[in-house]
Amino acid sequence: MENLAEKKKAILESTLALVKVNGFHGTPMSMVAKKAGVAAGTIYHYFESKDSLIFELYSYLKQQAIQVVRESQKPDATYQERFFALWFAFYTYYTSNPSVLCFFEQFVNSPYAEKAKSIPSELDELLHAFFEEGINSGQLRPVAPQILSMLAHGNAISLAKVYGIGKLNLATADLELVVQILWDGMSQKTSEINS
Amino acid sequence: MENLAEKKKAILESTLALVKVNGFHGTPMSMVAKKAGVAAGTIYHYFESKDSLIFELYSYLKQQAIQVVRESQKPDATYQERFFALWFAFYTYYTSNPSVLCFFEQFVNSPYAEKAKSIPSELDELLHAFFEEGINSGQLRPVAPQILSMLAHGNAISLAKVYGIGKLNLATADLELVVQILWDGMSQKTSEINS
Amino acid sequence: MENLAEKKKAILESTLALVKVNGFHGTPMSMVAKKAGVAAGTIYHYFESKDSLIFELYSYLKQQAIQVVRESQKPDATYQERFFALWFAFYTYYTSNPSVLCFFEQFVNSPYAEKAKSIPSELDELLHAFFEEGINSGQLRPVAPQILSMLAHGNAISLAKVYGIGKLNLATADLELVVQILWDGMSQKTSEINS
Amino acid sequence: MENLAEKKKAILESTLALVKVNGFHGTPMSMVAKKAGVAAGTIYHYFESKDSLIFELYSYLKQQAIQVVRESQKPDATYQERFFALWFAFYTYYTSNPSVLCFFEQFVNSPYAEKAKSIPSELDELLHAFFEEGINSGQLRPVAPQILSMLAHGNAISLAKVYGIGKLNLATADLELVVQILWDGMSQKTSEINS
DNA sequence: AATGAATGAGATTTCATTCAT
DNA sequence: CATGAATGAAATCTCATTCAT
Repeated sequence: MENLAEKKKAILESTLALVKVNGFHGTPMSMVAKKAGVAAGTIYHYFESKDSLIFELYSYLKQQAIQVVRESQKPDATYQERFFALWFAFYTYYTSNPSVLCFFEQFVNSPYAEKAKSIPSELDELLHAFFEEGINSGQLRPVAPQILSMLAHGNAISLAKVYGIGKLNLATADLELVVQILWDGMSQKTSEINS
Repeated sequence: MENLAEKKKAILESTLALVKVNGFHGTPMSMVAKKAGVAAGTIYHYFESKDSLIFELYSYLKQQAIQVVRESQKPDATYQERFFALWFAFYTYYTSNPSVLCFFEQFVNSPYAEKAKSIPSELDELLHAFFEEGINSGQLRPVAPQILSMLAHGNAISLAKVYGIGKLNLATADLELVVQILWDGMSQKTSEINS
Repeated sequence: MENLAEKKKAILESTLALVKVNGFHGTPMSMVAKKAGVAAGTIYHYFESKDSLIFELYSYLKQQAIQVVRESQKPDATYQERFFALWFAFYTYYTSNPSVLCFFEQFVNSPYAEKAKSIPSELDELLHAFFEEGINSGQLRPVAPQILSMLAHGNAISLAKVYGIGKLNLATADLELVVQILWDGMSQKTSEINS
Repeated sequence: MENLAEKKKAILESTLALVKVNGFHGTPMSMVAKKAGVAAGTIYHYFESKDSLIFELYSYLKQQAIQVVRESQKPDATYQERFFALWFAFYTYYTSNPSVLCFFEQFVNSPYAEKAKSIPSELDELLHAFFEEGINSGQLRPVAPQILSMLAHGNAISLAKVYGIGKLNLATADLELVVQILWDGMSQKTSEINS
């Protein structure tokens, strides 16, 4: 059970790839089946319904994202370093996996999200804790952690989208500048200087 | 174009409302017809197809958004004041019209967006010009205007979503703090202080 | 609304004919559509689902049966004459419409019947009243009307089935004998003689 | 044939139970397998197909019914006593095994019955012989044995169904009255009295 | 212009059956 | 013998679109 069954994984990955190109309703189960190399009926051994497949894919990807975020955190780094690492973890994850970003954005803005809201999100809790720590240790302005979390995460997503559009070349220097902007804006130090 | 035919407008507004609740693929034309109080066939007098209806709704809403942004700009205000006004115009528009936000987000992350990309976006141009002005006048850091635009707009959207989730009470003070953070981060002044 | 819409009626009649030959699950909607001369989707304008089609067919046929029974009753006939007329009405209806008999028998023994039980049956009430009258007027033995009703109706059905099997030629004389047997068994007179 | 293999029996009994609740087409093989505690594939070691399973179940139950009827017949009893015993054997069998009654009724009214008609029915022959004996010995009216058989059997089934509906309490006295009605109707004696 | 019944292609889902283990 | 994952044909049902009125 450690590794998802080969076929289940193939189905999830196929769905992810196809939803990016065709959207939810442009991706019939038959198409998923074909791309995954299984029979249409096989999908229903692993997932109760199309909705259930979408939900499980969402959970599956969120776990991946959490993993990525966790791995970015070096315990002996400073808080600011960890903030930068967190931001780049998100950014890199989304730019390397544009279909994941696309899927997430479709999902959270769809009626699916409403139904998934009841499930407590491990990722949200993780981010919440991270920003609370920054506030409590006096390194971040005293703003509600949900807001800071949304700002930082939303910011990484915005940049990843700019990258995805492809019109613009984003050099590492550009990115660092943006994160710096974000950090400067959120950090207590800037706040004090300006006041 | 000033006054859309009554029925056409009813169809657009009905679509908007229904897409928020049901998503694109959960909103059949028959449902739109019923909500708009017209026959199914009537929709096809005003729109070529469902896709065309979606596209026109997108244009229609973008015009609204542009209008809102334009009206927020007082010519005799300082650049920073106009920046704040711009941000609040977006924020207020999205929080007052959650279905618009929801529709936009669904749209831009769907395969529709790909097809709409060719159409030059007046809104994007407007924002681009606004941020270019800030850079040229030395009030904003020299970052690509697309990036600044994405950051500011994305930021307003993020906050509007936090508001939409409803778990959090966002006082005007909170919002001003956030825009301040954003401004501090983007403005040349902060940049100089930190260097 | 007096006459069922042409197409609706065609769908009902086609279903009836096909269920006799193929059974419930041997009669796909596509087959009904073909026989009724309509598109598959059209059925769903008139009926919510296949189950709903079956239920409506059941109601429709029960109304027919009630009509037949009602028409058999001449007000100026004696009770015994009316009993005979009732029995022959059922018998004739079922032998002339073997698919109705077949449908009823499949329906009442299927899980559908369970769901239809809540709906009060006009036919049952009519029969109940008829047999109660016979008991109250002293012409029938004092047995629960439901039982008498079931005996008489079940008896007509049994005979109609014998007819349907076709191995046996049932002359009118045979039938009259059987009804006579039934009447003799149920009537108070015989009861008294034997006691 | 005496002891069916454990598993084969489990499959048959599971099918019987499930068909009562779900009907033929509401009972997939997977459900039978689950209830019987075997794998889906295992069923196909014992039965060629689903149809074959249904047919064998029918035969299996008919053998049971014959057994029950046979055991009810005491050689030293009078004909009338044996008639009563026969009727009660059916009635008791069906009321104690409502799923059997339900299965039989579904089966004989389905397209399965058509295919099973070719197989000579031992039960029919047994009943035929019984009623022929009654006629030949002058105790029953001279009606075709098939008719008498259908009447008596149909009558027991009707009563068992009344019992099954459960709205009515059927005391033994009620039942005896009904059989008496039936006997009075069919017996030569009544016939003579009325003539 | 407006209607809404009708269409039929296509989507989701089921399930009898097979076969490698 | 037994398993149960896998199959894929076929069933139910949806819905964008048309067209006679």
